[in-house]
This record gives sequence, C-alpha cells and structure tokens, in this order.
Amino acid sequence: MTQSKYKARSPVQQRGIESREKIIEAARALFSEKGYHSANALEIAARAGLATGTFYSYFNNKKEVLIEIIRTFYKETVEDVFAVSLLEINDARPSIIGKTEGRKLVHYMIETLFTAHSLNPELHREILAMILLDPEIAEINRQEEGKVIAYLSALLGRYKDLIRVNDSEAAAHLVYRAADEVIHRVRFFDAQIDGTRLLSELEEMMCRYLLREDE
Amino acid sequence: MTQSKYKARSPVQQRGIESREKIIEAARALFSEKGYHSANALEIAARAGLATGTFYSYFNNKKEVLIEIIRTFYKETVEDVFAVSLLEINDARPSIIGKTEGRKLVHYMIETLFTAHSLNPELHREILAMILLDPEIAEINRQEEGKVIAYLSALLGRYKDLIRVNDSEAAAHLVYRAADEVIHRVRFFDAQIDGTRLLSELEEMMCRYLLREDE
Amino acid sequence: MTQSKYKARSPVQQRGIESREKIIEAARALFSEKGYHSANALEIAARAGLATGTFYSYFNNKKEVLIEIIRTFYKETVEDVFAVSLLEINDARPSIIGKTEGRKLVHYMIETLFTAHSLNPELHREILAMILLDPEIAEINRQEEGKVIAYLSALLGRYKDLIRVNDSEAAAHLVYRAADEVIHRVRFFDAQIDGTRLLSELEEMMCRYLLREDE
Amino acid sequence: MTQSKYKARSPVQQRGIESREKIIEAARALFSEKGYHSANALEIAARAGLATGTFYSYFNNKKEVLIEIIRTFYKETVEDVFAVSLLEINDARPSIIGKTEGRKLVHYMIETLFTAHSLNPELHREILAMILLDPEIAEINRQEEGKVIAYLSALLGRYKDLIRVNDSEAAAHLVYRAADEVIHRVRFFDAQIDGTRLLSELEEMMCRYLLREDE
DNA sequence: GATGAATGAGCATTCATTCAT
DNA sequence: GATGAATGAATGCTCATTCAT
Repeated sequence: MTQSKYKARSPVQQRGIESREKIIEAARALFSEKGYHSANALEIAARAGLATGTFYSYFNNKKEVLIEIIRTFYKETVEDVFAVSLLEINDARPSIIGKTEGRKLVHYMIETLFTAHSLNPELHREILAMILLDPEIAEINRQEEGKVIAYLSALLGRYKDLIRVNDSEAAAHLVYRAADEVIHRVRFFDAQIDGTRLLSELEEMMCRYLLREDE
Repeated sequence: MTQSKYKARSPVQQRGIESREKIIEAARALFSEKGYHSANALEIAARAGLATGTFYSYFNNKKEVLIEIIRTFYKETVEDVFAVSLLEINDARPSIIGKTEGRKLVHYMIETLFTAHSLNPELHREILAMILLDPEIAEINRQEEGKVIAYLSALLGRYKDLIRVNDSEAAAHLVYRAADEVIHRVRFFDAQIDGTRLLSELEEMMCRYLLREDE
Repeated sequence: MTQSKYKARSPVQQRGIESREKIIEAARALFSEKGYHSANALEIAARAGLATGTFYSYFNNKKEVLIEIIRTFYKETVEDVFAVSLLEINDARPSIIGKTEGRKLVHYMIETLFTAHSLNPELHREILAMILLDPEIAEINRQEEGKVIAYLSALLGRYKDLIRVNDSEAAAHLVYRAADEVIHRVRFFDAQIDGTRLLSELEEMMCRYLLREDE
Repeated sequence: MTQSKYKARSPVQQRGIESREKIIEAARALFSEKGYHSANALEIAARAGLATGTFYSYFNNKKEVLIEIIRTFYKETVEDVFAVSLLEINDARPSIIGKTEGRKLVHYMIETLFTAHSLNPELHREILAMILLDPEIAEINRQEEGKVIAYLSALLGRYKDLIRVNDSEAAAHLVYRAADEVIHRVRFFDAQIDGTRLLSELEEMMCRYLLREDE
C-alpha cells in the first residue's frame, strides 16, 4: 500500500522484458493452481526461475501482478472473445440476422460468455473473489468490464428491430451481470441443479426479456 | 484446516454460553469492519472482552466462527426475511394475488432480496468472497442457499396461473442468482450506471420471464 | 512508524513483566556492544532467551526499546547522579560553600557529568547519534535533558553570591552543552590533544565564566 | 567494509570525471534530504542520471562517497570560511585589533562557525551522526577538524596581548568544541530556550574565558 | 566507460496456536 | 472456565553488489 522508495522499474533491455513476462506467467499459473492468497513473491519468482529481488524489480507487490493479469485476462479472454464473436455475428454472418433469429443471437452471447469463463476457470474465480475483497481491484475490474458491457450495449442498440428494451445500456449491464453470474455458478459449483437446465432457462429468460414477441 | 488435537468444547454452563456468544458477536463486527482476512483470533477475543485462549476453547479456528456466522446470517437475514415476506404475500395479503398482479409479486421478491442485502452489506460481501475462496464455505453456503431457493421454487409453483415457467426449480435458481448478483452490484459498487435504472430493468426482465402474457 | 494493528501489550502477569525486563536488558547490552543499527529484534529476543514474537508482544519495534532505554538511562545515570551529587554539595557538604570555593563546585559539576558519561560510554554514543538522526528520539532527549538542565539552573540560582551570570537558565544550558560535548570527546575519541589538558581548560573556562572575580 | 575485488577506478577521461562529480553531487543532495542511511546506491545513481553500475565504477560503496563529501564539506565550508574570515580579521582589518576590541574577535569567531553550520545544516547533522557511528568517519573528521583547530590555535597564539590562555592548543580545542556544539543545537533544535539568549551567553562565556580583564 | 538486470542474504513483522497458571 | 504469555514458522520487502552486454 505504502508508496515504495524503490519504484518498480520498467524493463528496457530485452532480457528485462522477458523476465517481467516470466514473472507474470508464473504468477498466473500459481494464482490458478493455489489461489492468489496462497501464492507469494518468493514462490512466484522461483517458478519464473528468478530471484526474489527480481520480482520486486518489476512489481511493487503481488497485487500489481494481479492487476496486470486482470487487464491481460480481459484483453485475451473476455474482450477479444467478445469482440470477435460479435463481429462474426454482425459482419461475417449477416444471414443470422436476416433470418431474424434473435434467439440465435442470445444463444451466441451466452455461449461466448461461457467460453470466456472456460479459459481459466480457477483464475477467474480468484479474480472474482479479489473484486469483492479489494476496492482497487474492483475499480480495475469495473473499467475492464465496462468495455465488454459497451460492446453488448452497442449490439443491443444495433438490432432494434429484433430487441425491445427501452434502456439498452441498463439492459446490457443486466444481461452481462446475470449471465456472467449464472454461468459462473454452473462452471464452478456442482449446483444443486443440473447445469444444462440452468443454462437453458437462462437462455429462455434472456429471450423473453430481450426479443420482440413477433420475432 | 488440520483438526486440532484439542477439540473445541461446547459450553454447558451459562457463563460459557455467554462467552461463546460474545466471540461470535465480536467476530461478526470485525469481519464486517475490516474483513475476514484482516481480523485475527487475538483481536476477536479482545473485542469480546476475553482472552485469546478462550477463543480457542470454543472454536478450533477462525473459519469455524465464520461458518457459524454464515448459518446465523442466513437464519437471521435471508431465510427469515424471505419466509416472512413471502408468507405475508401469500397468506396475510391475499388481495395482492386476487388482483392477479404478478408484477407486484416480482417487485416484492426483489425488494425482499434487496432488504436482505442491506442488513449487513459488508459482512455479506465478505461471505460472498469466502464462498469463492473456500470450498468448505461454498458447501455451507450451498446448503443454506438451497433453503431460500426452495422457498422461491415453492412460490413459483404455487402461482401457476400467474407464472409460465416450465422448470420451476431451475427458474427459482435463475431468479435468485440473477437478482442476487444484480442487487449485490447495485448495493456495493457505484456501477457505471445508475442503480435505480438497473433495478428497474431487473424487475422488467423478471416480469417478462416469469409472468404470463395475459396477466 | 506505522501504527501497528497489534499494539504492544503491557504485561500483567509476573512472568510477562520479567520477560519485558529481559528484553530491555538484552537490547541495552546489544546496543552497547554492536550499536543500535546493527542489532535486530531477532537477536535481542534470542539474547533475552525469548522468541522473536515475544519481542513484538512488548514493543512495536526496536525504536520503542531504545526510547525506554533512554528514559531509564537518564533516570539511572544522569538524573540520579546529578540529583544526588548536587544534593551532597548543597546539603551534606555546606562546608564547600562556606569556603566560598566556587571552584570546587565547578569541579564537582564536571566530575559528575564525566561519571554519567562513564557508566556506559558505548550506549551513550549510540544515543547521541540517534538524537541526531531521529526527530522522535531528539524530542525524548530534549525532555529528559530538560530535567538535568533544570537542576543546573536551580543550582546556579542558589549560589548567587558565588556566581555572576545574568541569565541563569541560558547559562545552565550553555554549561551543560559545552561540558557534555567536551567530556564526550575526551571520553570517546583519542583527541588530537591530551584529555586531561582539555578537561583542565574546561574547568578553567567554566570558572572564569561562572564565578565572581572576588571569589 | 570489506575491500572489493574490483577496485573503484579513477577517471581519466573528461566524461569519467564528470560522472564522478555528478555522483558526488547527487549523493550530497540525497544525504541532505533523506539522510545517509536512507539513501542508497541505486537512488544516488538515478539522481545523477547514471546507471547503478557506474556508481560502483567510481566508488566501492556509499561510505566512500560520504568520506569524499566530508572532505569537500570541510574544504568548502568550515575550512575556507574560517581561513578567509580570520585572514580578514588579521590582515585586512587590522583596525579591529588596533582597537583592542577582543570582544569583536570573539564575535567574529562565533559568527563564522554559525555561518559554517548554516551552509547545509541537514548534511552537517548527518555527518555529525556518522562521526559517532563510524570510527573511520570519526578519524577522517578528526583530521579535517584538526586543521580548523590549528587555525584557531594559531589565532589565539597571535593575540597574546589580548588573550590570556595558558594552553592555547587546549583552548582552541575547547572553544571549537563548545561553540560548535552550542551553535549546532541552536541551529537544529528549537531548544527549550531561545537561541539568541544562548548565543549571547556563549559569546559572554568565550569573552570571559579568553580575554584579558584589562581589555 | 556505461548500462541496468539480476542476485540473495537479511531483517521487520505477523499471527495461529499451545499451555502453564 | 478463563487467562495471557510465549512460540516460531512464514512472508513481504530491501539493497549492496556483481556482471553480461
């Protein structure tokens, strides 16, 4: 928390850039395997094949690595997956829209979120917990999440003929939140109920909520 | 984690029962104020006006207190609030139903969950995080949550004329999950979007999902 | 520096009081032997025959022990030595005064300061350095030193017939400062010049400054 | 402490000389600002706009820089100031002496020391502390201080008609020590007593001690 | 000459848990 | 039953110094 006397440096040489990368990779692996709280700087450095001090050359503390990982996580998983998937729907597969099959659109959205959750479920869970525990992480997440919601919002706005929501921004939030949470539960916990049934109901709920009756 | 050599005892004398109660109260206060991870046995005992050793007379570790608190939490907040509220709807206010105003029913459900979240938001957030971090806590939560979902499921089943879901169990899960998550976000984070708009959309989504067209 | 979550506790049981005492003694010994900066908590605890944690039960950090030692140091050495010596001059040996031998008074003062410096020279040196390096220690020292200077000031005021200073408070400061410093140099460093000559000149300076011509 | 395997080199090229100079300046600034102990090689190098390794090209460790700074400090501040001031008194202003105003001489001495202390008080304080903590620094200081005292001693010897000390070498030591210490206190600490009063008494003490009655 | 990446021993501090009283 | 003293492993972080480029 305290501002360190030694600020973490940014590597300029190739070797430094590689070391920083190794640390992030090692941290990502450890956070997934044993959780953020159980991993420590010594261990992360060792896993990266570096000394403890090297860790602190590039990061002031464990949390800074987590933040970096979260940003990368959103970039690599949610954001990219989303952008690509939605572009596909939009541009590469105009046929979907042509058929006015809004239900397929909903299915795609849920599937995409599910894929994003599946890339590294354990790490995802750790991040979700940290969002609850640390306001700084919460803020980072809010920023990153905002981009995803913006995609959704734009998407909902684009298909006005299919979708009947009034407040498309609030709807995007709602859809993201609800879907994310339900998918998360299905993904992590052997729910009291069969996951397939839950996802199926989720799709049903989304359709009833989002799509025009006459579709 | 490891089972202690000395098992925590159950108090039999009045004094012992009071000490145990004091510890739980102190822990609840501290978990709310500074979070589960930042609180420690010494501090909890001090807050309870007891010695460190006394803490370990009644609990083998901090987690055991948390589990006790979670059970009580569900009893005192979610479960009770739910049961009472829904009974009111059902029995004490048959007029609501008489009007076939399913929308009011939905509104009530959301309001009830919101109330439950408002009783001790900080503690609630800590518990949510622990559910993600600790499988044992997750299991405890699953059990307790199951009761709430059972209420919802029964409720949905009772108003078949109002409600059009096929799989009322899955629907109860879905409704609980989605509402809980959205409310939680609205409650804790200054979302990118106004909370009122989000709750309003949530109600709209639930209505469209749950209620028959002809209501 | 930061306020600890765990505040250092005050021992209530006899055993605890003894442990705290042992830590102070061990610290005093180590600070003398190898200096404040070179000693560390682990070492101090070990020397006291206790675990590291026990050190932190009674002190939040090394500096707190130093402060305690400084206070005790002033109590045990300077203050007491001074009070006793000066009382002796004053009450038990009125003959000195009767002879109007102010020179003996000055000699006593210097001798007393020299004795104070001799009780634990190494520790004294460490403390002097810390006064220069740490404002908090400087303040503690200022307070304690103030008492000694008050004694001197009172003494100077009492023998107005012998002593010709106008501003006895400033004079007390001056005398203390100058004598303390010179003695310190003589005590610690093999000065470029023989210590005896320096002390002799110090006495001469003090006499010329303090005593009436006609003494 | 340990002699390094690689000896620090002496710069021969212009560029090297400049680098060395930059390091000394950066160190001086940092030692003043945050103290000798809190400054470190990395920081010093960064401040000098150089790489860490460059620091170790010219100095084997931090202490070597301090020693260099102390020598320069004495050269630039105390020694020069002294020499110049006293020469002024002696050669350029024979009128002062002609008036047999020894009091002015004393005033000049004190003023000169005060000026020396004022050039970089924080650095001065750090050096004083290091003298107490490190025998090697103490020895360096002894040597440099010796020159100042030699000036004083010579000065005292030159005005035998004004000054009545027997042992002018011891007197020079004494005067330097006492004045230095008192001035230091006035300069650094808001003494319990007003600085002006103390300096005034200091001058009075010096006059009574040094000057002949019939002046 | 200069760079900055890497090292790793070293130290301060925390806290879950035990146990003698 | 209650107390609070004691433990010591664990961990975050620093920084003087080396060395490959």
